[in-house]
Amino acid sequence: MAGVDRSLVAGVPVFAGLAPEQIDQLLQEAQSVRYPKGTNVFQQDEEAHSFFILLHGHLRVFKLTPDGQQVVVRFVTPGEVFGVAMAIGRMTYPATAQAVVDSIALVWPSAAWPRLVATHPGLAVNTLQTVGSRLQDAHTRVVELSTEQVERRVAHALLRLAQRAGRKVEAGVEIDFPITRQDVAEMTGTTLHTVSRILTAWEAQGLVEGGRQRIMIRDPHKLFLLAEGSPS
Amino acid sequence: MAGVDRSLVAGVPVFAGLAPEQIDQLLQEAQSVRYPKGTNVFQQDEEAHSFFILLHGHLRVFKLTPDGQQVVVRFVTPGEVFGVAMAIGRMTYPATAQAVVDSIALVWPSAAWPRLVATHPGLAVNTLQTVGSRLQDAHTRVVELSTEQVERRVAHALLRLAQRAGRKVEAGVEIDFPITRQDVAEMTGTTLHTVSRILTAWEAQGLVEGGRQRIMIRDPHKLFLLAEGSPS
DNA sequence: GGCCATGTTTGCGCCGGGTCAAAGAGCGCC
DNA sequence: GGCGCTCTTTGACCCGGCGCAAACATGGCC
Repeated sequence: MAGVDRSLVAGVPVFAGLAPEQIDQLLQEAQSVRYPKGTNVFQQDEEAHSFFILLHGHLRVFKLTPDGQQVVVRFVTPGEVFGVAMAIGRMTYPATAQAVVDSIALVWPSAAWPRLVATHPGLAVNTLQTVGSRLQDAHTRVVELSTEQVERRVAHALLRLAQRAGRKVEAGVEIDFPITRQDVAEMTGTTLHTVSRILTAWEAQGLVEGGRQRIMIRDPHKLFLLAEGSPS
Repeated sequence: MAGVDRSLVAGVPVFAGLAPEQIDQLLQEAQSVRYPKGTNVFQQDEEAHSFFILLHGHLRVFKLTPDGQQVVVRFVTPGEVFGVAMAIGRMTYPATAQAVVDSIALVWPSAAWPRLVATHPGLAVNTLQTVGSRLQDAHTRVVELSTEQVERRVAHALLRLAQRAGRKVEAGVEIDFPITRQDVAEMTGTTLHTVSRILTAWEAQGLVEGGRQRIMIRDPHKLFLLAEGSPS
C-alpha cells in the first residue's frame, strides 16, 4: 500500500541488514492500521491472520486463564514486531493484544510470511533473534517467579518497564503509558492489593512516586539494589 | 566427520523439509561426542562455542541464581536441538546443560551457523519454530507460576514430563530417566519437602508410584483432572 | 556384606502474602 | 459542575507452604 515511508521503520531490528530496496518492497505489502485505545489488535485463540510492527502507541499482551484470570505477557513498544504466531508454527494467537493508548501498526497477512522469508532470508534470521530474546525474557520471569519474593519481583518488573518504556522527566523516569496496579500485579504473579502496599511503602521512602495509572521511579539505583536483594 | 549416518537424525524436526543430500552435508560438519552421566555439555555464561542435537540420553538444563539456587529450564530428549545461543544472538550460554544419564550428541561449531543458514534457508525457519515452541512452553510456565497453587503446578509438570519423556510400562507411564524430588521442585518453583508431601499423598490415592529417583504415573487421567483444577 | 553418600519422608512452627471488606480519590462524561 | 465509574488505599484475618530439624531408605562402592 502506498504512503508508508521507509523512515518510519528506520531503526526496526527485524529489518536490520536488509537493503533499502528490500525494505521498500516489504512495506509495499503492508497496511497501516489505527487501533483506538481499549481495542484489541488480535485475540487469544483467534486464527492468526496477520502479523504486525507497532509504529506508534503501546499494547498490553495478556493471556486469559480458564478461570478468567489475566497474566500480562509483555507490553509492546514502537518498533517491535508482534503477532508472529504463524512464523513460530501456530495457527492461532496464543494471547490477546490490546491497545492501552491509541496506536498504529503495520499489518501483513500471515499468508505472505512464507513467501517473504523465502525472498528475504535475513528476515527469518532477524525474527529468530527477536523470538530468542523473548525466550530469554520469559526464562528470566520463570526464575524470578520461582525464587524471589513479591517485593523483588515487582522491583524487577518496574526496572524492566522503565528501561523499555521509560520517559526521562525532571524528577526521575516515568512509565510512558497508563499502567494500573492491577497490571503490575498481573506481570509479577501477585494481587493488586500487595502491589499497592509495596508502592505505598516505596513512596514513603522516596523510591517511587505514584498516581492514578501512573508510576514514576525517583531513585532507579536504590530500586535496583532492592531488586538484587540487598537488605532494605 | 565420517561415521554419522543419516538414519540417526531421520525424524529430527530441525531437519524437516531438507533434502537428504543437504542433511548429509550438514552431518559431515558435525562431530559425535559422548557425555558421561553427571558431566556438563556446556555451562552457564561460558562462551557459546557450539550447538548440538541430542542423539541419545537425557539432559537437565538449569539456571543458577546469584544466591546459588537452581531452576530447571527443561529436560532435553533425543532428537532435540539445544545450545543454540549463537542463533538467537547470544555470545554465551544462558544456562547449564548436564547429562542425567550417559548421553551422546552431535556437535557443530557455533561459528559455522551463519554459513549453514545461508546455505540451507530451511534451517533458520525450522529453528524459528523450535524456539517458538519453547517460548510457548516458557509462557505456559509463567502463567502456571502466576496463577496456580503448588499441587496443580506439580501435576502439570509431571504430565508434561510423561508426555515428552514417558515410557509406557504395565502399570502406567514412567519417567524415562532418573529424576529427584528436588528436580521436580526446581521445575515448579517449590521445595523438595512440599513435592515429597504431595507425591506421598498422591501415592496413597493410587495416582502415582514413587521410588528413589523414580516417578511413575498410574492414573494419568485423574492427574489431569487434578491439574485442571477439578476439586479433589 | 557393610559403609557411606545421596535421596526421601515427616513433624512442627511460623509468616508472607492472599482473601475479604470497605472506604477514599481521580477522571471522564453528560 | 456534579455524578458515577474505575482505580487505589488500608485494615483485619487466616492459611498454604516454606524453613528448620531429624530420622529413615536405598543403592553404589570397596
